[in-house]
Amino acid sequence: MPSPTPDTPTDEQPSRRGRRKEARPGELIEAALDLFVEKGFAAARVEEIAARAGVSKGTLFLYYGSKEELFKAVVRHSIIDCFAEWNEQFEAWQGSSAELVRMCLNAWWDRIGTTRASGITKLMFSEAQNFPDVVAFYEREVIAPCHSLLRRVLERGLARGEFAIADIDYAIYTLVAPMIFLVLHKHSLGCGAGRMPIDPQRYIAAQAVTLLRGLCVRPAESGQ
Amino acid sequence: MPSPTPDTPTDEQPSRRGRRKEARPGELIEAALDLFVEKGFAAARVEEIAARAGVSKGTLFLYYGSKEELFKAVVRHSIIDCFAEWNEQFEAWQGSSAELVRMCLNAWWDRIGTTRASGITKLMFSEAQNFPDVVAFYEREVIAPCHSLLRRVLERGLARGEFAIADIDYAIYTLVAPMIFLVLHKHSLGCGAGRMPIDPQRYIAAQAVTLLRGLCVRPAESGQ
Amino acid sequence: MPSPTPDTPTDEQPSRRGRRKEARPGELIEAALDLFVEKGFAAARVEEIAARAGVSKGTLFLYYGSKEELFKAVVRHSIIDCFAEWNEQFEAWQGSSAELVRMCLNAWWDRIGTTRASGITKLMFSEAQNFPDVVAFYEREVIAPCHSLLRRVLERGLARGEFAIADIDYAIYTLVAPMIFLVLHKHSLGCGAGRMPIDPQRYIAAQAVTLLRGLCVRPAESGQ
Amino acid sequence: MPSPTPDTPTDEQPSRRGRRKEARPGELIEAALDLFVEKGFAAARVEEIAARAGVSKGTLFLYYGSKEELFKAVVRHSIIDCFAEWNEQFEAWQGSSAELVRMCLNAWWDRIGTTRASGITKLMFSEAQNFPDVVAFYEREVIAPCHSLLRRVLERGLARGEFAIADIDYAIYTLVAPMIFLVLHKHSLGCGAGRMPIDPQRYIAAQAVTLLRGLCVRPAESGQ
DNA sequence: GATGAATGAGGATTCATTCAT
DNA sequence: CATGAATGAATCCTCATTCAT
Repeated sequence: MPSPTPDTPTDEQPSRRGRRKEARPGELIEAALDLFVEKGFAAARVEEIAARAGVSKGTLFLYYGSKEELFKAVVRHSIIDCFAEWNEQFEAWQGSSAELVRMCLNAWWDRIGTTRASGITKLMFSEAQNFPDVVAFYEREVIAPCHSLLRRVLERGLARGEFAIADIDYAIYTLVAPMIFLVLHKHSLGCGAGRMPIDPQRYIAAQAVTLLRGLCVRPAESGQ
Repeated sequence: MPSPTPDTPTDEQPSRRGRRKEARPGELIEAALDLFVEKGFAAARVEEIAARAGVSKGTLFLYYGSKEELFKAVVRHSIIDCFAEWNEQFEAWQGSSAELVRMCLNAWWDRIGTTRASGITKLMFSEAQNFPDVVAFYEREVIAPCHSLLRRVLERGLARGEFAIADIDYAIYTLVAPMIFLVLHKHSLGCGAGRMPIDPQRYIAAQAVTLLRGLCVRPAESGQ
Repeated sequence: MPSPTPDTPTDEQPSRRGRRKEARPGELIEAALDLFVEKGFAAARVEEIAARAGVSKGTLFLYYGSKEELFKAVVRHSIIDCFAEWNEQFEAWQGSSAELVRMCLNAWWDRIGTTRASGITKLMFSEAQNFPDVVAFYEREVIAPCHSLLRRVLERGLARGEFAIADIDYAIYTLVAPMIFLVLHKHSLGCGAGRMPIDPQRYIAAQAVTLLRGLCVRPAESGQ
Repeated sequence: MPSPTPDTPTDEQPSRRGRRKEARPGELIEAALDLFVEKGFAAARVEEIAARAGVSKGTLFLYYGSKEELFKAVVRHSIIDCFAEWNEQFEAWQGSSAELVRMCLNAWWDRIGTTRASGITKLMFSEAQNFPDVVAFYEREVIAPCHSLLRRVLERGLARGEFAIADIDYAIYTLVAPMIFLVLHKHSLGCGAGRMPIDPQRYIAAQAVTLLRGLCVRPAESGQ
């Protein structure tokens, strides 16, 4: 790079003390996600979000024009796009479909449930009515790919004679509901002032046992 | 004018004749529940609640000292105490435990899911962090009795050799999670601007099939 | 009136202490007019307007949804509609057209210049660029009728052989400009921290002398 | 690249070549004058002023310590000091006083009315109450010299038997008012969203005709 | 009791000003 | 010098709550 200018304006060094334009959006998103999930959109105060991100009120509005715009950015940028990876894992999967299902449930928890991004799920359920267009985005980017993947998992089990499923459309919810419940619980009844925690591993194990016994054809039961 | 109410100014619905003050608290609770569920506690405005209940803003505060007190009253009075009845039904149950489980799921939907009271579930998940003491009340009055009943249902199946359950504490969630998901969905993604509805009957049927196949010991499978 | 109710809700007694819904809008308009004229739209603070009207900040927004809406109401309700009356006076006028012009200038000052409403003129000149639609309203309701009347005054003088006017369209400004200047001066350089006052009577007299000598045909000059 | 300026990043107008810091203050003054006139002091944003001057917000404060200081500098540097020149022209004037008046009106328009400096007049009328000390400066530097000159013009006409004037102090406003009105109109009702324009030449001609007929003694009328 | 006008603390948003780079 | 990210005081506006009628 022969450029003599010592300060390249396009790629900022993230280590600079105080002024970190590059890092701010992400920090704000994280702080906002935390507080929106914790208190809900309306009850979360922008000043508190800014404070948690380590900046002042005004700085927040430098990056996001309004609280609502921030909210939308939170949803847009906090959703974890792991479906490409999951699809690959699905394609490459050699084992039984029961193991595939078990892998999916565990991966769901490990890659979403344990991360900050899991709060988005609660946000969607809590604020759906107040942000219909955000829900539409979420449906397109998260729900649809997720259902699509799960459908293929179930179809694989069917095709290989492993699963016995009557209503495949709604059988998808058989996998979805337990995980959504777990994530929602984690962000509501399961936290706060020392409330009713659920042990995720034990929960998933219990669900998987029943679920797979329920899905698999009889000979397969010995396989568990 | 035989109407005994002296204040029926101009724009009163004639169908709600002679509405008197004894009915007010209940009407306010209903209106508040609707709006809290729809928009969340913070975003719901007391003026709108009062208007939906057909009274003025001032009147609301005559019955409930504050918005928060109203919220607590909503939770307190909108929870349906059907556990006494369910316990009786459980005691008197003569059929199989699988049928008992199926009855429970259907009753859950019929007596809670389809009623306005189902909103309380969403409220608990959405507002748990903002109202820890309300959650404590809800835990005591609803969650605990519910889990207790479901535990007895599962234990009955175990005792009678109908069910095969390893972890009974977490097996309860096997019944809870699908129903909570259904109810939460109904009040969030499932409603509003034409969003992803779930057919409850079909949903419950699909869940029940898998669930009971999963819970029951092998010979019981022919019972489905 | 056989009505037994002591408080007729439609027509409020203006004497009631504290709650005077009927009087509020007018009081707010007056206070707002004063402050908008004094400081301009942007520099006037709604809290100060409310305080000057003797109410709190919140009350202002009970009557006018926003500062801008208040501004528009100020213009709409503070313009003095004296053109009907002036037109009548014009129709009934028996004297010379020179006297008619002199009467118009004096009436302008007496009925507009000395009143609070004269501030609207300053507002229009100061804020025209920020409120184009308000200007359009003002043009329609004030400027057009005013010009129309003055044109008829000048045409009367022409028709009666009293005035000698080449360009009647712009001769109107001959009457308009001095009065607008006087009013604008009164609300800006003429007031405040003891600034350059102009004696209205003397100003109008001096303008009228020159103006009428300038407008009248030569023989008329002796008439002054 | 022979350009000596090291900072000509990307979006610089190539026509304004080699803009250097000496030019900055003037460019800022021009930009500020435009925006103050257009929107008023309070509604004009320093960022927009800086942008219009082609510099950053921070740079503006390098030259002017505050928005108010900038405003004062705008007034101080944008007033056109043409009175020395006008006084010379007055001293050297050989023609009739009527022609002298006509020359004054036209010069006013040509040298002030058509220039950016005319906005100062609007600023003074709009912001007088908010900046009393600026008004005092303006009075001393502009209004007083202007009135002084006009007084001498009128006195010349009187002394030469050309004018007939009763109240010379207020006769000055006979010349001032039409020009101030024209300038104020140009910057408010006369511009913006296609509003009521006035043709300056025609306006001045019409005013001059009437004015001079009004000021001149009878024999002078043939001189027009 | 019921009303709804009035209140004012609270929260979102703006923007002049600062200052590290 | 110039920049523009950051600040926070100031301001508009909301809405739960009060209270005179």
